[in-house]
Amino acid sequence: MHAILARVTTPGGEIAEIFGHLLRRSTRDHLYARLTAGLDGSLDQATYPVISGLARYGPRSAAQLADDIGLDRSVVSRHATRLAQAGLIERLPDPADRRAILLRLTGPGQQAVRQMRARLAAVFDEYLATWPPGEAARFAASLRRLSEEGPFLG
Amino acid sequence: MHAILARVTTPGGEIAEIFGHLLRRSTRDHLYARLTAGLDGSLDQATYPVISGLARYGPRSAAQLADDIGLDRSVVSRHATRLAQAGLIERLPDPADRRAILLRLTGPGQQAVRQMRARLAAVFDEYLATWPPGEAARFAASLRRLSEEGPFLG
DNA sequence: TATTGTTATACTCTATAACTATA
DNA sequence: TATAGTTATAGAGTATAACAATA
Repeated sequence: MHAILARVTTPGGEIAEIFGHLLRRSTRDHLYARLTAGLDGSLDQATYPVISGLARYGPRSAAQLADDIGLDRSVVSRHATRLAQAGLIERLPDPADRRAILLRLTGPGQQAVRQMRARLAAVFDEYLATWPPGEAARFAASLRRLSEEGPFLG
Repeated sequence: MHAILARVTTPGGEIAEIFGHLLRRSTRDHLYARLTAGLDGSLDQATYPVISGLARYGPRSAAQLADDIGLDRSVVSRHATRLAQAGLIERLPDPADRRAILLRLTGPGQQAVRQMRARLAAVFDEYLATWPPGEAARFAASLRRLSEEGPFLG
C-alpha cells in the first residue's frame, strides 16, 4: 500500500529528485575519480575546486579564492600547499598588499586543468552524440540558465 | 596572459563545468539546509539519502539499501538508528531471513519525506515559471534521460 | 562458508580559533 | 581595528575491520 511514495511529477519535482541523486556521495566520488584518474596525486575531490577556481577566476589570494569557491581560507591554504608541492600552482607576493599571497597556476597546473576539463567534456559529448540534433545544446543552455539564476544554485 | 583558462565550449564542456559547480560543498549544504529547515533534527544531509531511499524503493534491509544508495551498510545502520529514535522509520524482522531487519517508513516518516519533496519541488517550480512555456518540461525530460543513461550518473 | 546488523576504529575533509604580519 | 596567511584543534561523515547470529 504505502511502501513507496509517489513522486512529485511537476518539472520542479523531477529536477529536484534528480539533483538529489547527483549530489549523492557515490555519484560525486565516481565523477571525481574519473576526472583525476592517472593525473598527479595531489589532484582529487578536495583540491579540484581550488585549482579549478584559479583556472576560472585567475590568480587570487587564498581569502579571495575561498570566498569564490565557498570554502574557508584555512582549507584553501592547506590545499594550496599540496598543489604547490606538486608544482601545479605557485605562491607569489601580491604587489598591491604585502599581507596577501597570490596563488597562480604554473604551466603544468594549466595543463592539468586542461586535461581534466577536456576529459570530462569528452565523456559527456560522446554520450550526448546519441541525442537528437540540437537537444544537447538546448539542454546545456537551460542548465546554465538554471545554475546562474535558479534557487540556491547561483 | 593565460591568467584564465578558456572553457570547453561544447555542450558536454558546458554541462561538465556546471556539474562541477553543483557538486561544490557549499551548494550541497545550501540545498540540504533548505530541504530540511524546520523539520525533525534527525533529518540532515547524512540521513536524507537513507529516508529518501526507503521512500523511493520501499522497505529494505540495511544491506540492500546501502547498495541502492551507495553507502556502506554500517553507515546506513547508524543513520537508521537516528531516524528510528526520531520515530521516522521503524525496524521490523524480515520474515524471509532472520538475519535481516527491514527498515520501513512510519507515518511521520512518510509525511516528512512528502514535505521535503514538496518543498524542494515548489522552490524549483516557482523559479521555472519564469521560463518560456514548455522549456522546463523539456529540460526536466533531458535531465532525467541524462541521469539514467549518461556517464557515471546512472 | 557467506551474509546480516552492529559497533569500534581510523581516515578524510571542513570549520573554528588562535597566532603573527601587514593595512 | 581589520584582514592576510597559516597552523592546531575539533567536528561531521564515511569506510574498514571485527564481532555474534543466521543462511
